[in-house]
Amino acid sequence: MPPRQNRPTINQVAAAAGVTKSSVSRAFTRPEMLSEETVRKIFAAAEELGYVPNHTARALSTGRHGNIALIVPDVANPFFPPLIRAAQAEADRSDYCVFLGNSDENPKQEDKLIGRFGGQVEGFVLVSSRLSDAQIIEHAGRAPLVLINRDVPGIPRVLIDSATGVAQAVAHLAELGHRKLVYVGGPHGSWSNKQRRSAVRRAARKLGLEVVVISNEFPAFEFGRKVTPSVLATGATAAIAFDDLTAQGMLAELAEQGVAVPDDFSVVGCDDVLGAATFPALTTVSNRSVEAGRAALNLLMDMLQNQAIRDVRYVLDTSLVIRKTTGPAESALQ
Amino acid sequence: MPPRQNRPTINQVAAAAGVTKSSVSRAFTRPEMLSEETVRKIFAAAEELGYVPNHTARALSTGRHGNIALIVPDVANPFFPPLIRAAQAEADRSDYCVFLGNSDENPKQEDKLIGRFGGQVEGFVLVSSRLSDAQIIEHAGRAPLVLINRDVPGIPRVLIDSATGVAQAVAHLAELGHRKLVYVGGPHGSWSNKQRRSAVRRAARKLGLEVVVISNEFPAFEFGRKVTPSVLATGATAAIAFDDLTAQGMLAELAEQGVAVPDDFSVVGCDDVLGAATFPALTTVSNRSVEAGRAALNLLMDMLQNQAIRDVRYVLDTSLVIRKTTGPAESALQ
DNA sequence: GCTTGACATGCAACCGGTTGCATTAAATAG
DNA sequence: CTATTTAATGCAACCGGTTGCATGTCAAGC
Repeated sequence: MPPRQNRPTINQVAAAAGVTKSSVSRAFTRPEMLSEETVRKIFAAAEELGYVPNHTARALSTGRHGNIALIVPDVANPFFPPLIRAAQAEADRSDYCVFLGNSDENPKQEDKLIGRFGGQVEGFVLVSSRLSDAQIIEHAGRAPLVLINRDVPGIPRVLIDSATGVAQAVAHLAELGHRKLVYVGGPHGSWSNKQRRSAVRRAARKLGLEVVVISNEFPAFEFGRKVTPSVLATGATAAIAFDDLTAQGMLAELAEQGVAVPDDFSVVGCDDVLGAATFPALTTVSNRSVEAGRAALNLLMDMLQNQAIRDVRYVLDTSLVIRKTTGPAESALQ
Repeated sequence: MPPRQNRPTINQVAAAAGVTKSSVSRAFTRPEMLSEETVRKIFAAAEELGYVPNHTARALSTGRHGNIALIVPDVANPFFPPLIRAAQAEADRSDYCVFLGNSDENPKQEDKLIGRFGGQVEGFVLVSSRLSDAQIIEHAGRAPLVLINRDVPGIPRVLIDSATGVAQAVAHLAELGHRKLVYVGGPHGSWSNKQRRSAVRRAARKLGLEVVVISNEFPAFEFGRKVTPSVLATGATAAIAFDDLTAQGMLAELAEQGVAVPDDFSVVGCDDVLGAATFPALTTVSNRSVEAGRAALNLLMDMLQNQAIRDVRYVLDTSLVIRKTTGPAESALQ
């Protein structure tokens, strides 16, 4: 095993190049201050020794770490990975490293993570944060912070407006003749959930449909299955789920129970994370998480450059993607 | 906006508590060295001022950053998120922060990321690394490093042995009467791909089946669609895909072309990332990525404790999950 | 030929902690 | 009651860079 952990320091390079460490430091940060020859000499010595500036030491004296933190409720929820990837790529373009945190839908955990990261990051992106407004405002006061899918006035935020798509979904179901539908909700603290729920209610009221709301905490396939009997028990003929995973779980349970989709019952998902991979292919609301990740990172980078914090509210709207899980109400269960 | 960035330092706490900074430092790191009363005094002062130790400064003097880096080829590939989540949770238990890197299946990018992270992490986990053995060995010499799904002797590694499951898949197809099958490959540098390919070949030889191998670089739904015509052109009656995503793409394209699965053609995936969500539900090889993530992190934590590096080769084996995309060859296309 | 700048480099303090050793006070031993 | 431990705390160097200011050099300006 080769020797480990003894990277050369600025002092060794300085000695090798016959200059002081100030010059070495400048050669790497502001070479225009030095004569070309000195810079050349220093680079040669650095190369020779395999010198790489120590990130930590630099961060300590400059206060700039070149790191940001991205916190999501659940990495394994397919909504997030594309967003994470987009954010990551964007950070990379500015030579930033990304800490990833998984809050497990838990405000305590989220707070703990922010504390752990704080002090080694220049800024935060909180996705679908489960923290209270007050907590978010407090953290935003300590470090640049951008929200995704959380609407706190004064804090820069990127919102995927699923309300537009959800309203279209309700209209679509109304057109198909459905009169009563269930909204199968998501996590309590979720802004997206509130937004979707109220969009369903609003659209339904306008169109004269009846709505029943059923809640749950951890959006996932399994929950979709468990909740299905209560959904059917309402006597509704269609359901709009908080997300595709929940919808998928419902689809599986409906199939199990011999309820045909869309003939007997219509299902609409949200976020289009499964594409056309379910059977029947899921009617759902489109998702713009990649753009959201990118936009949030740009916003954050912007804040890090000119530390003026503008009250940005960047909204991405969505639309209904009609596939095969919605059909006429005539034939549906009554 | 509240004042930003002026966190109290150890000196201010020291002044407030009427002690020196050494004592404050010790109160947080080795309180047993101090009298109970002093510790109490210091904690009170720290609490009062809202003091939090500066991670960066601490890392600089101790060399321990409390960070690790996890690098994957593609965050958005559904194989990885559960693994990431498991690794994350495990890191969390030891109060470690996780940098996430996305190499885009690109060795250059992977190398760049390792460089960027190096110096602020104590160790690396490389998942399905696309680097050369030599590069991996070099990096492993500089910092503790654990591999997942990459088999380099001398480097601690966790391997998901899909060979067992793949062999079962071939046997299953043989039993169904198939005589010729296609292996639809994955990325060139991928250990898993090599392993699966040779497992297919070996099992096929043993059972007297004919195998055609078709390759691709970026495993994904789209590729699965694109490759399907060439797969059909071989005249084979079944295919085993490098991963579920590729298989899913094939399923979509087969449906499009009116080829019935499993009546006309059988498809087997690998990694079971989609569960039963495809239609028909995909026959695939089980996946143990959660355990792999957990195991890799435990290994790494172990290496960080007692820096002895043992040559660990931890193998998790897999099995075939039979669902609905495989059927008898009799009725298949000829 | 002496002053004035501009430019290149060095000096030393600083970022915010940690830690080996020295110092002091209190406790125990002889 | 003095000698010796032992426990608690302080001192100062160190981790590896960055940066404001001082210094020195050389060329142009008058």
